[in-house]
Amino acid sequence: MNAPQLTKNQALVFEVLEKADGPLSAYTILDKLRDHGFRAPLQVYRALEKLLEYGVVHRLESINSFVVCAHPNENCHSHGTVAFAICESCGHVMEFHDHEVDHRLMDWTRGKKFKAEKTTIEIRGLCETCAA
Amino acid sequence: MNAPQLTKNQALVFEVLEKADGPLSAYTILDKLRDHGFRAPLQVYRALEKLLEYGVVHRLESINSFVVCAHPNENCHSHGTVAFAICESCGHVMEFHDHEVDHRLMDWTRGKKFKAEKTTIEIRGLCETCAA
DNA sequence: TCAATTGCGTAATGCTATAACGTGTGCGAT
DNA sequence: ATCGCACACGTTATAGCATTACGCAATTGA
Repeated sequence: MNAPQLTKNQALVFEVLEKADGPLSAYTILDKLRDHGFRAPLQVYRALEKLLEYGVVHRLESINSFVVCAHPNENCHSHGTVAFAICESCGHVMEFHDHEVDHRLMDWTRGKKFKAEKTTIEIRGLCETCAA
Repeated sequence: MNAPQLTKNQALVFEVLEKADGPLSAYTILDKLRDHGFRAPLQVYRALEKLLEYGVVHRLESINSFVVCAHPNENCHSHGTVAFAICESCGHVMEFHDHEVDHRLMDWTRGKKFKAEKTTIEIRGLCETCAA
């Protein structure tokens, strides 16, 4: 799924996330866009839904937040499962991919005949700076 | 962290989860315990907090639900990271552990000097039965 | 005895997400 | 051309998840 031209709302939401240098909740995004005419959560959620679909934004399940994909131009969906390390102190997020992990998880699902649709890997803790 | 004697509320919540054969949300648990005098979400959340701490219950971040640990008597916290496969059709959850995955993620965090506190691995999809 | 800890109960609130309705616009098929 | 469809959008209301703040009671241990 590649990203077509974004609509106005999608572009606004994306821009806010891009500038944020950290994950944002839908309601935080909403607040940042009130000046641009946003009035309801649904406007944000609808835009996010598409951005997630296009693979340019990721959702962090463990903190109910959203973050731009670390791979600006490539299609993130082709990298296999995305993993995140989330600093609980500064909020910074590192995105990475590990094919060996993917492979192990795929082996397991295959063994169980489980049809995986979406895999979440999120490590919460402290980044180097904050742990020091 | 091993589980001491559970308090009344903790035992009630645990029992409900144990009988459930699938993950339950905190509010579902609350509803099931109204007859036993539960009246507020906090009663459930407080019990869950302890049960999570004792390692006898897990939280599924991606579906905001809770499930009993698949290892009745051992201390789950000693198995390394827990992974879950969650069927989006029937709601059934399989818990598993993969040391190789743990190892790969630990390698990554060590390389980044990231101090991991809690790792979430959740695979959503369809179980063998539901996929057929 | 006093202070600290822990569990509990209640009320209120806050945060996250979706349902249900209707509007307008672009576009292809007839 | 116009009808039907898909899609984005706007608004209101509601559902679902989680925590804050307050106070009380029992337990423990200095």
